Amino acid sequence: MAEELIKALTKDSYDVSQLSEDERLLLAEIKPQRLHFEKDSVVFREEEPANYFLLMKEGICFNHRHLEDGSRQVMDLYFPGEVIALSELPLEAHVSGLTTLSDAVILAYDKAEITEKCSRTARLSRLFMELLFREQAILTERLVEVARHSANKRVAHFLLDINQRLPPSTKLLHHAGADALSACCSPKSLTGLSNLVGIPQVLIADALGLSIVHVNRVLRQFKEAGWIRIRSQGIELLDIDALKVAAGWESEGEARSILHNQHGALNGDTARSHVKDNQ
Amino acid sequence: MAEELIKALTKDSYDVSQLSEDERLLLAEIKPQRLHFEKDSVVFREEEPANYFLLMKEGICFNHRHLEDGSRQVMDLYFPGEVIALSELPLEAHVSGLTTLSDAVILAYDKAEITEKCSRTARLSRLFMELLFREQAILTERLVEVARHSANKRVAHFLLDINQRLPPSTKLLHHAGADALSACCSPKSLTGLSNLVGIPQVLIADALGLSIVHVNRVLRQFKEAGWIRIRSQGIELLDIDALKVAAGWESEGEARSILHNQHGALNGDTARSHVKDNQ
DNA sequence: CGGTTTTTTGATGGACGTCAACCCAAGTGG
DNA sequence: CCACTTGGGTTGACGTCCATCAAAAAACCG
Repeated sequence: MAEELIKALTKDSYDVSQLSEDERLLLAEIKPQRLHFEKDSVVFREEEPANYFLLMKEGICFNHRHLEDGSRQVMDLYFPGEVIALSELPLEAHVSGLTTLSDAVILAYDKAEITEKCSRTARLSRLFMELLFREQAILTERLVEVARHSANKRVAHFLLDINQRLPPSTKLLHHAGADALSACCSPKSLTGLSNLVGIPQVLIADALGLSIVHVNRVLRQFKEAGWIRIRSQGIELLDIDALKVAAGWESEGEARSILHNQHGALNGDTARSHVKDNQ
Repeated sequence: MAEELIKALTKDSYDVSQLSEDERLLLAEIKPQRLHFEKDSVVFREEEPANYFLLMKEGICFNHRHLEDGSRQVMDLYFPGEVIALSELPLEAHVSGLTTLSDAVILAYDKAEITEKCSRTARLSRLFMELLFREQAILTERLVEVARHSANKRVAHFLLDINQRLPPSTKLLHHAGADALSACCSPKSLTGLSNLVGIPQVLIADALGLSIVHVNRVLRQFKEAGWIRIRSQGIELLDIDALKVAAGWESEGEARSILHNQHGALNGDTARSHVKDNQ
């Protein structure tokens, strides 16, 4: 029953993908509650006590924070199989609210139980660490993203990111089944056709820190370029490659191979090279 | 000898501040290398193999990434007692470079040794988790910060943040000893006088994703308002309260008390309240 | 003291927010 | 079946913030 958890924790993990039999047994003891929500319902609010470790089972939701000025910052979206608001796990109370974007099923594990199990086996907590590290990497990426890139790039990046994380089942919502599949599965990601479920534009705006008006403008540009199509409450990606170019995607992440091996001081050299490689 | 590590790991930690005797012994076995660097030297570069867990002992340094367009993103600054680039711990190679801003001493722990020790005791890895969670919280804060706030706010925030993390010893660089101390130690942070060591403006710009020209303009505004004074290669904070107002500081972080307890669905209620609390 | 960075300042333009409409689809109640 | 509402999306006019370009001034470094 807790296979869900194991799957989530080991999802494309680097190397720690298999647990010992002991650990499997430990985990299997944890029974989650299975919670159903309808579209647009509030799972929890900011400042509310946080007692559960949450795992997205079906549907989509997002967490958000309200700022002093009344605006809203969308922190992240969550898709099936993803851990929800991991960074709030150790907190007594939530610092962000969680709202569903569609009908959804969420698995709720008792937090105390989890941490108890964790402290029992070092291996398990290392899995969590793994997860944390991955989250951090993503956050860092997003930070750079938001700090440096234009609205166009941000929106393109956002669309691609969402599209990538969107599970195939959800993608096939409309027609275009084969195309969507090939577009998402082929490593070369040929210009395909895929679909985003009802993500309102205001959400994109709040996620990227842009005004809804400007998001709309950008989307219109994309539409006129033939890269996307806009349906009621949803965006269809038509030309993924073009979007990748617009986003400056450069197959980031995995492609950081170790190329120029001029070493810094830690690896031998002691050059006093000033920090002027930029521009 | 590894007391340094313990101190860093437990620094204002929530509750896991003390280790068992066993764990202390385990840690004490890890002997760091003590590395000395002079100002503006490169500790490591991007893409370089990452073999050490680094702890700032003396001085200041920062890590940074080079973007496609040739510009530089400063990821974070590190002050004495802080763990360096924690998020890169599990990575084979660094994704950011590290450069010193002043003469510096860095403690380097063998990574393999650390992780080995970690997997031996669950408690120790929980400490690391603690650290990771804290980093995440900070990153999240920064994300919101960068996404939503004006240059003025960002700069003000940056100055305050740095000022807070700057250890007293470094602050006393010039004169103004007593004032600096009271300004940093008193909880009410009365309008005081403190000092930032040689942080070039270009670094602020690269950290905040602003142009150096604009950073300079903002600083000039602050100067003309009498909030800061600019010395060669350094900025002195004169009116911290005014800066806090400018930054929209609102004593963030700790002050998030649990106030309005209207519960979301997870805590009983099942209201279908739409997501329209903003604006 | 010249060369090299940093800081400072001005002028100009583009990107993006704000305001204010209008459109359109989906209810909702009569 | 139709008026009315309601919430999102769409569009234009306009202003602000901030990047860019360019160049002077100041600080630094041998």
